[in-house]
Amino acid sequence: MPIESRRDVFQAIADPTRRQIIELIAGKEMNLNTITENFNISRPAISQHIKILNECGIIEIEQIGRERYCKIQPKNLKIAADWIQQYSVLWEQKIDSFEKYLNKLQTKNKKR
Amino acid sequence: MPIESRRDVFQAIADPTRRQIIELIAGKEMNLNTITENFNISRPAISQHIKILNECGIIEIEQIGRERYCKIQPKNLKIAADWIQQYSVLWEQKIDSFEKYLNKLQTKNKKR
DNA sequence: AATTTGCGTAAGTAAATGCTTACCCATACT
DNA sequence: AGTATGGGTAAGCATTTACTTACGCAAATT
Repeated sequence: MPIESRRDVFQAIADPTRRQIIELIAGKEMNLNTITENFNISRPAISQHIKILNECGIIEIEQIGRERYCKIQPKNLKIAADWIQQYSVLWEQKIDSFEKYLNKLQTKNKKR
Repeated sequence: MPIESRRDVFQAIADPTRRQIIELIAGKEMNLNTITENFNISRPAISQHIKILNECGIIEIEQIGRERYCKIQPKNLKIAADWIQQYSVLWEQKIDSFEKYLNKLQTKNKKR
């Protein structure tokens, strides 16, 4: 499997450093070195995270002179949000009704 | 870093197979072999995925005789949902107001 | 023109991931 | 009692991940 196709939003936000980067630039766009100052890892490491976030469409990069400003592009972040949100029915007050729904399904197939 | 502490909800849902397992058992709880029938990978592989999902608190396992029924326990799934949901302001109609918010932050620090 | 600054990229590495096969142990069935 | 079924776990393996250092290059500064 090519490396490109393995990269999706879910994998992108799986890494805690990348989530921190998202949190950091959500409030204010930043260039790469400024982002790096907020972490204890090397600039190339941050650069690689930025590349991944960019390839997944989570951040946009605007080059100004020699600086690259990163800002959030939420389109693809929404994909992950939508997937999880499917299950919001499970943790909201609708839990009771979901259990009824489950039971109904389970009595159809008389398993267990 | 011990293996346990690296495992969180985000990492759990990063794997496409694990997301499919979640989708599969969301509608109806299933034992391990039934889950396995829905995939092209071996039973031990599924067993390991189930273990991870269980350790992250995404699924509950109820043992009945020799069978183990897996069902979704959404508490921790909500953690991921909440994190992403912070940024929903970025993709909903509130984008304009968020940009104003951004500009306000950026004029405070007169960078760039 | 020379140096500094911002940043990409390559190569190397240790650790983690996702799978496999092999084996084992209970519970259920005959 | 013997066999079949459900499923955990270990060992091994290839690949991926998240870093590092080293290097190079273009834009900015002096």
